[in-house]
Amino acid sequence: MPPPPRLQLDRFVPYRLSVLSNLVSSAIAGAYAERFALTIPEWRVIAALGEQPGMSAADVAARTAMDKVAVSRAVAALLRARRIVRTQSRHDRRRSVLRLSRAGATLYAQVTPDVLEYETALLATLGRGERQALDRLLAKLTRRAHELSPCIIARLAPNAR
Amino acid sequence: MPPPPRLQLDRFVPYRLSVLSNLVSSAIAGAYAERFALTIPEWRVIAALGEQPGMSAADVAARTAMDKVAVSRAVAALLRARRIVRTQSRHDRRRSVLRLSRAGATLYAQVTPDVLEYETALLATLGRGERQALDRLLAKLTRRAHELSPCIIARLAPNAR
DNA sequence: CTATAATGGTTGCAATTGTAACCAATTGCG
DNA sequence: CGCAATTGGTTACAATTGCAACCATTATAG
Repeated sequence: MPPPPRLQLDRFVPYRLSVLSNLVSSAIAGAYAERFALTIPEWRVIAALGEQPGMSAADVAARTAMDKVAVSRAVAALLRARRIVRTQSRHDRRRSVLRLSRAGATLYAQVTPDVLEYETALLATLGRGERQALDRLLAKLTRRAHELSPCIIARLAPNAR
Repeated sequence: MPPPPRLQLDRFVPYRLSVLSNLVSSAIAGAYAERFALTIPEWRVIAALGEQPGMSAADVAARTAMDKVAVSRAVAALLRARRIVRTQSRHDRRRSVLRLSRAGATLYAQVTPDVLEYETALLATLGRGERQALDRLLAKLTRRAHELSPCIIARLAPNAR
């Protein structure tokens, strides 16, 4: 019997990705959570609508890779706080049409520079070539992960409904 | 007044990292969650102890970047399931000494090949140079994120206790 | 030596989250 | 048309999680 393949956490890419992503996300959350009483899902909705106003909740979910329940709850909280406004689509009365309110736009304008600044600081130690490599690697790996995830589930849990 | 800097989610590295990491983590969780009734924190503890037996709960927390409460709960569940065993340190009666049980070691040996295989598949589209670049970028960014996170908190919430 | 601080670990409680079920509106198809 | 299937969105409930407080043990300062 061959020796079992060895798993070393520090060299295991999924683990390293997770650590990095958590570090970065929590640092960024620090840039708005306390100051503006904004949760991570709420900020994601704000960011999506700031970039592209008029989307429905489903659009936001697709855009931000959030669960639709999470979007629904974040939207409810943002409506309560009057940070977004909601109207109904003319053509499909199920679809909502979401936009930042005046207050929401102000918030967006206040938070955006900080998170961009964080990104700049994070990437500051990388050279031009490294940044390009990072961009390319993120794109490739994300595409690959999308291709792979259904396969894994199918192979390992063939009887899942 | 200069135009506000624009935030585009698809080009925003922290956001892309988060999406990628979530995709990868949930794909991997699929490799053991259902088959072995193992949660993500439990698997992390198993992986840490499989790699380096005899660590205390605090060691595991440091090693896996998990919260100590999460480790405590995962350890409790694993003890209940007899997948690990716990003894006490001779020199410091607070510290536990954790090891995989026979069953835990078997589990580890069953899951490890699958997660390694997933990693291999994920990286399969990358060339040799790209893999080196990825390794280097993960290391650099993680180090940088560690440096940065206290600063951000200090700067943006100077009155945090 | 003693008081205080720090560390390892657990528990209680509240907040967050995920899953599934659900309602309403729309689409597709016989 | 009319009925099943789909889509947008919300809600209920359970499971997970995070925070703070806590106990026991060990280290440190005076």
